[in-house]
Amino acid sequence: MDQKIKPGDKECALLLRPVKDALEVLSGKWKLQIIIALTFGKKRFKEISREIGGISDKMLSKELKEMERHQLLLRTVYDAFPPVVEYELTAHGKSLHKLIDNLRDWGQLHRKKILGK
Amino acid sequence: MDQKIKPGDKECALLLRPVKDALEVLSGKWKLQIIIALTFGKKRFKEISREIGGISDKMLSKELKEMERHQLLLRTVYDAFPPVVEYELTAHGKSLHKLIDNLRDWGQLHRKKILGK
DNA sequence: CGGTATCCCCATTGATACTG
DNA sequence: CAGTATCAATGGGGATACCG
Repeated sequence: MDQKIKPGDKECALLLRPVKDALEVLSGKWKLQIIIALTFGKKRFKEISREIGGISDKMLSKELKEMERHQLLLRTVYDAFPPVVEYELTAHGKSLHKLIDNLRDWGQLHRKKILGK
Repeated sequence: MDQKIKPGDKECALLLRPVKDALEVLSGKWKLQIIIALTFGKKRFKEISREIGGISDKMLSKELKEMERHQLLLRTVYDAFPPVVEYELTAHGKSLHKLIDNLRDWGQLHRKKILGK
């Protein structure tokens, strides 16, 4: 009944667990883009929406809530009419910058190597 | 008609494009996990499936095809019965290792800081 | 402005069975 | 073993309308 264990399987499992943790929080089309939109400072709902492009209000709202739960960003409501709400990265959210830089680098590499000149 | 442009918007757009490129190839629940499964050497279809856990044959098959198209991995069929097929990373696939290391680091950080002790 | 509510479609994914 | 075929479910995500 025991599976054949190959060399490397243990390292692989060890690598897999934290990556799964990270993916659970970050995966999907929008979350990293939202982080990027907030990289250079606070932004309001519509500003984030415009910056990213192609995201619906519903999705943006849902993603922002989820990311707030995960303590990646902070939501501040100002008492005004019409309402003003600002989003900004927490320290934990900012800790994703290295990852995003890597993703950008790889994206550039990929475009050069595969997507063609 | 012109939108208000904030400082940082241009940098943001510049960062966004290559990240979108990267996400187009990598996003989703499975692709990075597949890369990881192949990090320590060639593996067969069922081995990848077992390593990752929770992925259906259909999904794995679909993802592998797509990743082959994107030149992230190489598929080799051996003439045998029952069939033997091996998958391995290309150089381009291996170039994702830094990114994955970062993701692992961040996943560990996230578990410590947010998911609790 | 910053959302929520509702309706609805269709792509993604899973489960199961089957084949070379 | 390495998938494919088929069916079914789920939910991602758009469109529109509406509210505080």
